[in-house]
Formats: sequence, C-alpha cells, structure tokens
Amino acid sequence: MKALSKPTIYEVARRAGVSIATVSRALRDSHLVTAETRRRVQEAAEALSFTPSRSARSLAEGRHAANGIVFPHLVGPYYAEVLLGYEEAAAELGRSVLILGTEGRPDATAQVLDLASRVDGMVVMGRTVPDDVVVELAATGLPIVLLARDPVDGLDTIRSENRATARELTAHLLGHGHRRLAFLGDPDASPDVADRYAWFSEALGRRRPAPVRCAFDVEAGQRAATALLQRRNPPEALVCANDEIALGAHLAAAKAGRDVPGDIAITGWDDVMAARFVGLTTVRQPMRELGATAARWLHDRMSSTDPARTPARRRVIPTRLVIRRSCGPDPCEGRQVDP
Amino acid sequence: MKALSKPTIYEVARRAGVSIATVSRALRDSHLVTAETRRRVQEAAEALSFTPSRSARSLAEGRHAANGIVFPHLVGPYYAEVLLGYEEAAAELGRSVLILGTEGRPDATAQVLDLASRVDGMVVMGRTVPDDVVVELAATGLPIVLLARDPVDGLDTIRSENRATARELTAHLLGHGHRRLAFLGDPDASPDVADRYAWFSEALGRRRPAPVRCAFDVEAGQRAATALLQRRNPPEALVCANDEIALGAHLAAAKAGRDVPGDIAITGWDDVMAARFVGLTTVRQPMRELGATAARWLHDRMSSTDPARTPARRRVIPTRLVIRRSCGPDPCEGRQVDP
DNA sequence: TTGAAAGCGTTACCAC
DNA sequence: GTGGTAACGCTTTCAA
Repeated sequence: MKALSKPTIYEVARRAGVSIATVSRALRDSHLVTAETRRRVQEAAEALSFTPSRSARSLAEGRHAANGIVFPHLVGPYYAEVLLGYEEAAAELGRSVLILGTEGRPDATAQVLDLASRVDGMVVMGRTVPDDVVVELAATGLPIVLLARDPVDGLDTIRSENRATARELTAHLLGHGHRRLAFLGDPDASPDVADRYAWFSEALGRRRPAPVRCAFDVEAGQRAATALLQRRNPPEALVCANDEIALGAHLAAAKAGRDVPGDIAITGWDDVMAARFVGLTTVRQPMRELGATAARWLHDRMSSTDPARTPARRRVIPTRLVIRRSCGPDPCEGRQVDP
Repeated sequence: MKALSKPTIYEVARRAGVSIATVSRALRDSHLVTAETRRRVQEAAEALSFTPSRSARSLAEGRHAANGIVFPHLVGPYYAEVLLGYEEAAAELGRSVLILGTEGRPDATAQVLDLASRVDGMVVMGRTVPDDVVVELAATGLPIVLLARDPVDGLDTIRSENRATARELTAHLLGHGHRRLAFLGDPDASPDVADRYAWFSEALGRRRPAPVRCAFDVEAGQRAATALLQRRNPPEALVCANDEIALGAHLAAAKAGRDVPGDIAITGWDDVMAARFVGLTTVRQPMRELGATAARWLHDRMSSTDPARTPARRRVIPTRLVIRRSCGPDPCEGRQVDP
C-alpha cells in the first residue's frame, strides 16, 4: 500500500537476522552460505519484495551488464532487423540493451558519449558518429564493434559482402543487353552504399555514370526515377542502392507508362518484404545475423581478460543475389526465388 | 595511451585546485560558481577527458534518466515503427532508451523486473507479461504506460482504434456482395487482434465464423489461406488480422490460381510498405505516433510531483481504412490511396 | 562562492 | 560461514 520507497539490503538483513554481507552473498548464491541461512534470507527478501538497486550494484561492481547499439535511424526494415538480431543475442547472454538513433540529432556525439557511460560495450553502425569519436571511446577501454562501417584500427568490424554481389548484379544486367545503367542512391550516405556504387561502376568498366543521389525512401526513389525517365535518352536499367528506392522507381515507371522490365529494368538491395511481392531483383542481406554476430563479438571482448590485446576481428557476411522478374525479360541465371 | 581507468571527479578537483563539490557544481552549471572557477574546472575536465560515472550519478540522484520499453518481438514493421517513434520522442526529452523483447523468453517476467531496476519508467506493450506483473511493478511506484494492451486500473493506456475501422471494413466487404467471410489470425495473440475479431464478428451479425488461427507471418498466412481455398465452399473474403497474413493469403491465392479480388477478396491490417505495392486493402495505424505519445506520457508521469495521484489517462488513436484493389472489383467508397 | 562530509545501496576484502 | 567495513564516484546539505 505504502511501499513506495524500495527496501534496501539493510531491511532484508535485519529481517533475516544477518548482516548485509550475508544477504548479498545469499542472494547471488555464492555457495558460501548455509542452506538454512540462504532460505531465511530469501524468505525475507521475498516478503519485502526486495530488488537490489541496479545503480548501487553497477557502481560497486564497476560494470553495467548492458550493451549499447548506435544506428542512424530505424525507418525501413533494415535497421530494425539488425536490432532484432542484436537484442535477441544480447538477451541470451544476459545483457540489457540500450539503443540510440542519431538521425537528425545535432548532438549525436554527446549522446553517444552518454550512452558509453551506461554500457560495458557498444556496437556502432554506419553513418552515425565520426571515426575520431569511436577512436576516443575505444581508447577509454570500452569494447566496441563496428557494424556496416569502414574498419578502424584495432576494432572488430562486421560488414556485409558487397563486391561479389555488386559485380554479379551488374554482369547480370549487362547480360540482358542493358547498356545504359544508372545508379540511384547516395554513396556518401553509408559505407555500404559507397561500396555498392564503387563495385558497380568498376564492373561497368570505362563508362562509369555518376550516381543519381537521392534519399533512401520510396518517395525519393520515385522522384529520382521520374526525372531519369523524362530524359531524352533514359537509362535501360536502374540499379538502386536499396529496395525502397527501387520500389519508388517502380512507382515512377508505372506512372510514366513504362513496363518493368520490358522498358526498363530495376534492381534493389536488402530484400525487404515488399521486394518479393513486387518481383524485385535484389540482394539479400542476413540482417539478423549481422546483429547477432555483433552481440556475440562484443560479448567475447567484454569477457576477455585483456580486451585490448585480443587482435581485431573482421568478418564479411556473404549476401546473395535474388533474381526476380524486374531485372530482365528472361531470368536466365538463377530461378525465381519467391519462396 | 594508458588512460584505461577512467578519471574520477577527484582527479579533476585536484587538477583544478578545488573541491569535488565545486567540480560537481561547475560541470552541471549550477550558477553557484564563479565564471573563473567554472572555466578552470572545465579545462581540467577537458584535459582529463572526464566523464562522470553514470552509476554513481544515478545512485546519488536516485534516478536513471532512462526509459524502458517492452514489446513481444521486433519482426515485421509494426513494432519497429512504434519503437522508432518512442526512441525519437524519448531522446528529445533527454532520456536513454532500454529495450526488451519477450518473444520466446521463458523468463520474461524476470527480465522485465530487471529492466524495471534500470529505468525511471517504462512502456509495456501487448502480450509480453501478465497484468499482475504490471500491477506489482506499478505498486512500486514505477511509472508505467500501457500500449496496445488492455487497460489496468490506474495506469495510462494508449491503444489504436479498432472498432470503427473493423466495422467499416466489414461493411465494405458486405457491400461488395461478399457473404462468406473468414477471419485469419489468432485473437488470443494480442489484445488488438482480439478487438479486431470481436468487432468484425459483431458487424457480421448472426453468422459469426470462428477465427482461423494462425501466426502473424507471411508463411503462416499462406498455409492458412491455402487450406481455406481447398474447401468445397471456400470463403469469398479473407479478413486478415495483419498485413503479413494477408500477403501470405495473396500468395496462396496466386498459387491456387484464384484471382484477387475476382475470386476472393483479401484485406489486412497495419498498412506496411508491401501492402501498397500489392494493392492490399488494409487499415493504417499511426505506429510512430503510438510510440511517441507513450514516451511523452511517461515523461509527464515521471516529472509529475505525485505521479500516483494524477488520474490515469486513456487515449485511443484513430486509424483509417485504406481501400485498395484487393477487397473488391470496384472500389466504390474511397479512392485508390496509393500515395 | 566554496569546502567538508554525509549519504546513495551495493560488493568484496579481511578478520573472526 | 559470517560480520564489520572499506570502497565505488557522485550529489547535496550544512557550515564557513
């Protein structure tokens, strides 16, 4: 009724007729207590519905038992999926998860610093904070894992494979006879996109078109594609940096009366749910796995006796080209991959 | 180089030639310090790159400056969007966000209790933990906001409107001449779905079909729909509890050679991105807004002098029926709502 | 305006 | 095994 102020370990101790040291031990069953004593303590704790103060505990132990993750934004399925994989794996390892989105936050660095003071380690994704912030944090001794982001000396990095699939994708389009290819999306917006564009244009050889920069949502993709389609000599294929842009391009094509893939081929990246229903050729990324791996690596570093001395790991998670009907009239390589 | 153990307020104090009390004050610019003193302190703090220990601070202040949110799972766009709205609003209010997914966690209650010890307030969504856990927590004095979940005495609740749109949706289908309607999804899985089914069957009048229970993903929807379509007398319309099920139903119809909406009408709920591209009639929920509102209400409660004495608030956030082509040959009411 | 010192609620070391 | 008691690093009276 009036139990508004939480009971402390002292109340429990008094009620059980032991010292606070014993209560502490009994409750975290270090086996240094009699079964009988433990029973009494547990009973008392139960009766008072005692819960140890997390901050006192953290202060005394010098750790938080929590992980952080920093991502640009949560819009679109990509980051949500990564986050899901991360949270699941982290929880399994007994760690709480703090999240921080930096999109549109002028004080991103300050927020990341604050986050750092609340966790025992964190994952930093793509375009969120500059490298020097990461480096400074790492110098503190805070375990950090980089995700979908350019490597930094001494830090673990997990990325998804972009080169092979970008080449494969480009080759596939060229194989369909498409010659004028355009790339939609902003390579400066994320390291992944920079990669995709780089390998795409490398695969294209001499004629490297400048990227058609646009934001990563359906509307932006639609606008960009609309503009392209109005040119005198429109591209024959739109290679979009993510599925949302590609979906926007589909909309633009439909509105312009162009057939996909008859008049124009379109490809995306990520394989979000909608891609399957639109028949969009895209690249499947194991987003859950990215997140889960990050959580496990972080855990490894945090439990390692001397984190700084463990050599940095790098992992490139393989992706897969998913051919559907949007890329060409005749899916010659690979089959429809609807299921 | 060797700054592995973080500097404390004592180091800063010594370096600045003041007491720790002054450092504390200067750093949180309580105006009780000379400009000159503050400068010296800030300089020292900067030089040592001092960051106050979060746990010590929390212990001393008796608060965490953090919010929690408990959701079932993150798969599918629904919860991710809610989370996004929540995180954005919370960050704006200067609070960190801890997340906890309970899906498939046998010890959900224990985890929620742990979460509770790390935050100053939390949002509890749908089917995560039983009411008595919530009640017990609330009795502690912990501010709680319920989201997409049945109300509990004395607690703020935010839900999205289901009745009006369920009726409207059902009426619309009936208006198209459909008579045998089936409901796909499990009303026991979430309070929202329970509502949707209840109002759907109420709108149907005497002939209330039992729900066709299935999980909330594409595959489950496809299986369930496939089974229905194989009946001698298959339904004329499938009212699906969410868009993923409806998308699965689309797949099933296609595979069975049935035309949508010619042979069978299909509707969903949530208006996920794919819905728009499939032309799925559905109900749009303001998921971001749900999350943002929850964050703000929680903040209100936490900053209120006497949280317990403020009367509980209830809000039902309006939703909107989005008519597309999957529900009937002739969208008579409303127009295509593609944009 | 500043400093000394008393908490905040644990954990963990050191005696007994 | 158990109890006393230093930490842990900060905030916040209370005096000066």
